[in-house]
Amino acid sequence: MRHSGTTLTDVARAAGVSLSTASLAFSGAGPISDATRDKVLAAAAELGYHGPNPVAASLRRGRSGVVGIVMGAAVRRAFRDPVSIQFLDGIVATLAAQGYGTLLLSTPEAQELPDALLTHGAMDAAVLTAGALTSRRTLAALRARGVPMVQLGGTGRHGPAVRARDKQGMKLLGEHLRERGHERVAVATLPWHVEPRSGPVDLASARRATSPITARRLDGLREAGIEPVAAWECSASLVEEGIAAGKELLAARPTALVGFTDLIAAGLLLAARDAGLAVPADVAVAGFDGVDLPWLGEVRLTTAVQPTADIGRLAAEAAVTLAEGGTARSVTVDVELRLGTTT
Amino acid sequence: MRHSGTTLTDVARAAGVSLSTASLAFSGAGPISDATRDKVLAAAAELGYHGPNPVAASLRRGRSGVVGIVMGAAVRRAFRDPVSIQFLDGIVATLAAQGYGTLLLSTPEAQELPDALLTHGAMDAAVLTAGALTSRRTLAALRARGVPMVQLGGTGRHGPAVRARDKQGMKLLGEHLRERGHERVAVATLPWHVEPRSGPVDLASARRATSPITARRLDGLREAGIEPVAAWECSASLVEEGIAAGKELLAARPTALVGFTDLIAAGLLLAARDAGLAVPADVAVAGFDGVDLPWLGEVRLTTAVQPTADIGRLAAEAAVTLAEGGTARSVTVDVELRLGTTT
DNA sequence: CACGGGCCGCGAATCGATTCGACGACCGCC
DNA sequence: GGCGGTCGTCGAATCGATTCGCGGCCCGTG
Repeated sequence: MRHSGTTLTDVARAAGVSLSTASLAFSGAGPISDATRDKVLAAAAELGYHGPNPVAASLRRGRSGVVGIVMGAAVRRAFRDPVSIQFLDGIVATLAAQGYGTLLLSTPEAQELPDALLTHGAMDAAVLTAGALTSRRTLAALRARGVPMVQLGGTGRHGPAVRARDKQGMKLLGEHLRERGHERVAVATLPWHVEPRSGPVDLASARRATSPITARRLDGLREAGIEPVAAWECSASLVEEGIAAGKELLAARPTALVGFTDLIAAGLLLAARDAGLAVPADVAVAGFDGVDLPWLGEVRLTTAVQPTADIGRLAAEAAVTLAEGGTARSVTVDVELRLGTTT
Repeated sequence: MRHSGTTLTDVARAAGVSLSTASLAFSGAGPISDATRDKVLAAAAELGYHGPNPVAASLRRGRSGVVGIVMGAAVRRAFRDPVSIQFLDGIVATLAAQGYGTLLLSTPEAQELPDALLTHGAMDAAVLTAGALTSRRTLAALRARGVPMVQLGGTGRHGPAVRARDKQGMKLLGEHLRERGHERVAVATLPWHVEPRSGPVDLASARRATSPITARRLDGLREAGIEPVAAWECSASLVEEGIAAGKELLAARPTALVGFTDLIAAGLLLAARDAGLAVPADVAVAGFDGVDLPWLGEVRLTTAVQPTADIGRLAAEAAVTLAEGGTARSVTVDVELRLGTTT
């Protein structure tokens, strides 16, 4: 963006027209004769001018054609989790198709650093990702700027939310397990609170999880009439965490293992195999998300499938609507049970 | 970005100072007394003003604090491949740490649509990703705008390139296999040409691959003195492709299978297991990239490890340097052999 | 031939800041 | 007490476009 040299003024001069006419030739917003347009475009080509400076246009228009994705401090985590990647994927693809750019923003670690958002947050709308326990400062800044926000999997407090029916999904899964006659179910959950940790959870005495996803998924199981015989908190959605959880949970002699994500469930499955148990004969395994796990080979995990691509798309569409001055409502999408070979 | 209402002018008026002084209070670039600054900041807080409008600042400064990542038409692909995700991860994290935002750009499918780049490409530098056979128009636009470019894994034709020593990596891998006494090596490659396909490759008659990565990796194997007994082209870096390739390649009775990526190699491994072959006793398997494959369980894949995080970081650093007017040189990073349990 | 209406091109204001030279006040020193 | 030097503040120009109202010209019509 350093001074590219030729500006629209130069082009106008070269074409022998006024600045305003030259602008019209590019934007097409207004009456202009073909002859004049061609003249301007020819002059532009001559000078190597490739269209109006986006920054200047944004300033004047008051819109930048960019939607920000606010990832909080969790950039790295977001890129390691297949589900958030699928969200991102859906968002970026949809935005691109609508002619919008995507600005990835993370709140810097150091609190007092100039927030990137404040420095170059030229966006027409923002998508707040779930993992990001977005800082109050960030939210305040966005709000003050008048940037409309869409929340991914959140509460909808800061704007319309797009989320999956987590509870319903887990309920379906739980009912399925009960139908199969499983009474002793052990769960490997996602983190319960802001500070993630790995370790056992005593369900009888535990306070309700403050992390909404964990709370909702557990609620779903319970609504299906399942009270887990053992629970293990995984600090993240990782196969390794699932393996570790599985090793511990199997001590409770469960007939079914439920992972709060497919990666965790895959870990549970590997742990069960390692322990010499046959799946599903000796122990059933189920997950949540519906991510692709081609490496399980012939085995297909029973899981509650979130339509991740749709969620991303819906979030992007809502963001675009808001960016263009419209209004959008929260959407909750259904989660579907996909029966595999593990239950 | 729709008119947020309060501007720096309002703040200045409320604080009883001039516009220029108010600007100084925020930018800190220039002499200003503490008292005045506090007065301005207080007035700003009062009015709910959260810092200067980034677009206006960008226009004036001539820099936007944003680095674009150009993904060509391959957005979706980029989000499905763990290696490019790791690149992205490294880039985004580094840029964020330096106070830069990251703009994800994809050339739209439809050729004649207004290129997002042209419409809102407010960036100080761009990183061209490898997969993206970036359209000439995009390149021309960037060049004309004077946006400096860094190439990821490219040829360095459009700017400094950051790449891995692919050939050396494959050579190390090949030498390792030869030391182990493997003479019959079969390979599952990445796509050879712009148009990816899945299918057998007749190495004897095949033209050199036009895809640089494929060509360089194959060269590496050959430099190690390995002339594959069979080759299969995979259309993408996917486990499924590797499985399919494995099924076919095993017909040639190889003693070792080399996948051009770890995902492909993982597929080869699964295919070998499926065929009832023990790894590495009956057939050895090796890959390239060094991605995390926790689901292989105890098995660790022998592979040539690219320092993906470093590559991302270096690309981002080069981009920042260029953005700030400096110059950067191409960097080629070493690939390391990591011995696993599969050879 | 005169008048009304389109069509097109032009001027000028504006978006919201940054930045630099100029200027005023205040201090200290001789 | 006067003068030079700082420190801080202010004005004004500028970044590169968009947009809207105005007006000239040409054509058709009465």
